[in-house]
Amino acid sequence: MEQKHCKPAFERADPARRETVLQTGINEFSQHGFENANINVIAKNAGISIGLMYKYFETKEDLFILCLEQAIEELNQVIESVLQSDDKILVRAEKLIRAIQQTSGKESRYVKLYNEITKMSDEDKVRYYAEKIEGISYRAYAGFLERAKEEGDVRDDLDERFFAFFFDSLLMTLQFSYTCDYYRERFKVYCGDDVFDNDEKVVEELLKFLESAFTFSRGDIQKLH
Amino acid sequence: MEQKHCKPAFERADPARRETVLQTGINEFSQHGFENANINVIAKNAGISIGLMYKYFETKEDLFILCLEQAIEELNQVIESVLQSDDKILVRAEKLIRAIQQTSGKESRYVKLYNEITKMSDEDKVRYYAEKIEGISYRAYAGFLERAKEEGDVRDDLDERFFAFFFDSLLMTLQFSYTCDYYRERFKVYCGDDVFDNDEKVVEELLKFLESAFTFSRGDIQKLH
Amino acid sequence: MEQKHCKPAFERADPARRETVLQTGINEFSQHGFENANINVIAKNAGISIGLMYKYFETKEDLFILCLEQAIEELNQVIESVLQSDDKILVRAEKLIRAIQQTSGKESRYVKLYNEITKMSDEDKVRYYAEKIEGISYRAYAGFLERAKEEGDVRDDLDERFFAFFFDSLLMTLQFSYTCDYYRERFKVYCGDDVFDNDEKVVEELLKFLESAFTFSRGDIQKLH
Amino acid sequence: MEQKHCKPAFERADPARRETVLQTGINEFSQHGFENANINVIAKNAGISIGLMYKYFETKEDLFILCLEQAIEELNQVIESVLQSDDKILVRAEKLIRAIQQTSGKESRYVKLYNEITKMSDEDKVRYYAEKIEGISYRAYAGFLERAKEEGDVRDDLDERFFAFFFDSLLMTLQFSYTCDYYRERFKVYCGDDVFDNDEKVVEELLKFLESAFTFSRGDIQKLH
DNA sequence: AATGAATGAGAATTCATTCAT
DNA sequence: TATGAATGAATTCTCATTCAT
Repeated sequence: MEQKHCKPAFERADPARRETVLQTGINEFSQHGFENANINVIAKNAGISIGLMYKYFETKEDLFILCLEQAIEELNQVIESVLQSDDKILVRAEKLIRAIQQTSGKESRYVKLYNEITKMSDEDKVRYYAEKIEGISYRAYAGFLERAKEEGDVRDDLDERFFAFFFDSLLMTLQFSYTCDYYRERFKVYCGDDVFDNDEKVVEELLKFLESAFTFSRGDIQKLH
Repeated sequence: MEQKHCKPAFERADPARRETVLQTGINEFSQHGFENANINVIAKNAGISIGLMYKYFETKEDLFILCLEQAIEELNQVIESVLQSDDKILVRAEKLIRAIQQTSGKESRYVKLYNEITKMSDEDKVRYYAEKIEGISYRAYAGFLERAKEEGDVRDDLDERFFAFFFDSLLMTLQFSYTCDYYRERFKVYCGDDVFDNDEKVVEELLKFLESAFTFSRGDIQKLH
Repeated sequence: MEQKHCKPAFERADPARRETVLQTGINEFSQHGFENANINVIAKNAGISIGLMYKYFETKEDLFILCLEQAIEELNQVIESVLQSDDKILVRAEKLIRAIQQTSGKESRYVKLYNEITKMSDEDKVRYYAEKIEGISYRAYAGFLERAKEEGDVRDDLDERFFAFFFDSLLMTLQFSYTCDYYRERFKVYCGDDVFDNDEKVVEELLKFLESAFTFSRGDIQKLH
Repeated sequence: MEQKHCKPAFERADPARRETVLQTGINEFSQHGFENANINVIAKNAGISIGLMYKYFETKEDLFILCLEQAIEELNQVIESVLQSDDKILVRAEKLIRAIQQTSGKESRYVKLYNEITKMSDEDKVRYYAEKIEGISYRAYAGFLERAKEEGDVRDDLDERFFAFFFDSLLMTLQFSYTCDYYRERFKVYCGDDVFDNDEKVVEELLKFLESAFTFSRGDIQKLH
């Protein structure tokens, strides 16, 4: 792993062209999945010949992986821009939720691509991409969770790693719920056909859920009763 | 939707054969995904001719769907057997978590199949399956959540539907983390390479997280500070 | 090596069909060489679909190899039928030469196929086929050379193995000269544009050459002078 | 035929570059054969652009042919340098055999190229190249055979042309046996796995074979018995 | 009911050659 | 002269599906 996934010719190519190729690839892959995406179609839609496509990429898989990496990078930037200001933890959570709700069509393709690798089973690739992708959000969350703990915004009887895991799991699921067809329907089954008309409600409920999970220790529970 | 996904011949066939065909299908589909599964291979492994396979099923997709329904049914039975006794909510949660951790090879194939439909995008099918599959757990959770609320085991300022959604999201993610390669790696990134050696810790942390989320209302928070 | 080069389906196929497929293959491969032969064309000319072709053979190369083996077998039968009677060595040589001259169109395709493997460079395959093919003629020649030596028809100061090698080299070259375009022209360059009109002359000259090579020892040379 | 096989631009090019291009071509063609050689790779390895390559040569085939001619020329020089001194015929034969045994890596590429045209079937080209290539050795051999006959070193009942043909056939086969993979294995089948460790034996046996073939007439045979 | 031979459209990939710069 | 980006026809191989028996 950790190789380059395009040939030098692609790096030399005009940036606009690179962008077109990757975006076209992301389109196809997110619409049809890896297997059903047709690289000849991608070439045609990107306005280049199939021969040139193969001058740029060794295989269909390499193109897919580069599209994926592009998607990761852009998603990452979204997260970073959301998290950059120095907010309290619940404010950050709220910002993330709202960012997810405003996921544009462009970003939703990235999420679909992400959902696509979820099925990969090649051991090395899976490990490589899991670390690459999940590492980003893990570090982002781990950072502010630790600070929150120090500052007393979060109870101290929790294991930050697990906490980050549960936190991310909820956000990831929400992310899918706003982008992938199946998860959308699942969301509706649970929360009603009109969830998507009621973003505020979603924010509120999730924050409520998180807040108490963040705040209370076992000790508090005993105290309270 | 809501059509039958096999021809009459399959219903007339010997139950043992039906079982073999479906289990073989589940094997292949969960191993290779829908696209890469080969129906001719499934027929061979099931010990019947490809011709007969097409006497049983209109298309490869129909076979897949029937395998999926079989998987759903069996998964459902697992959930029901776990939830049948009349436990308090946290005990139920614990039982579910432990059931997920003990997911056998057989069941893990079902989970992979489930992960597979997650990518479907045919509108009608997606709706049909989301309702079918998610409806099961939704009703299961909704039922006991409501009771828990009535009995005061759960705070009363929450919307049960959302609550069930967050609850299921955490369990679903955990389920994937114990079965699908990518999610396994993600789990390790967050919680350490040895998470899979430490089932108790996982149970404990998740219960801790859930308990406070279940228990405390906003009012409590104000009281506490 | 030493694997089977066709799938079971080919063995089950109708013998007439098998024959057609192999002969069509031999045609194409001998006309265009391995690289330029087109397996889709072979299928079409053999009157079967390309799909079926791949039910019969794993790869284009496997088909080629089976064609080759078929050719070897048939060539071998020609040699054996020529050599079966119990002749003196020069009579055998003469029969072989005449057989080569009468090489039919059918057999000439086999020779071209043989010339084709001559360029192979995959170590294992080369060894396997060299042993398989050359072993046949080697054993055929070695057998009767040994007998000839014992019976005094051939001088005793020679190493039979080398002798067989030189003998076969001359016959092989002659074989090519009667079948492969380039070697035909080479033959004409050396022996005149009309060599092919004068089979008797060829027989006579080669026998003359062989006879003295067979007959005289170094001792004889000294005696003579 | 007898056209030029490069464009004027190639003739105007720097001699060092010409040399590089041809040697690189010879490398590729002898390693992979005509079909599998990649002209874009040849250009890259020769350090020029593919565009320039096509300024130099009309087609891939033309490049091949020029490489071939270069190879012929160099092989020819080897033969000539071996044959230039005024030796008796068996001494010449010995020198040729030893030259073949010492074929360097460079020359072996020429031989492989030669083996490659052996499969050509375009009538005109075949004739042209057969005459060009075989003419060289034919004239070389014919010349000294004639002299040998006049001087009584060779029996007089033979047809020099056929004699030259048989002589060259033996040497050509030996040449292939020292360079082409398949023929190497064939050599081992006939003469033992260790032939290549025993050059002297090879020289001796072939000379023995040739000597008697050269020396004795039918008349001698009758005399002797 | 059951077989499995047969089909052929479709997809990934290669590479000789062209052409704008 | 020199470049190398660009082309696209051609080829191998796969597999869902059909159909004669």
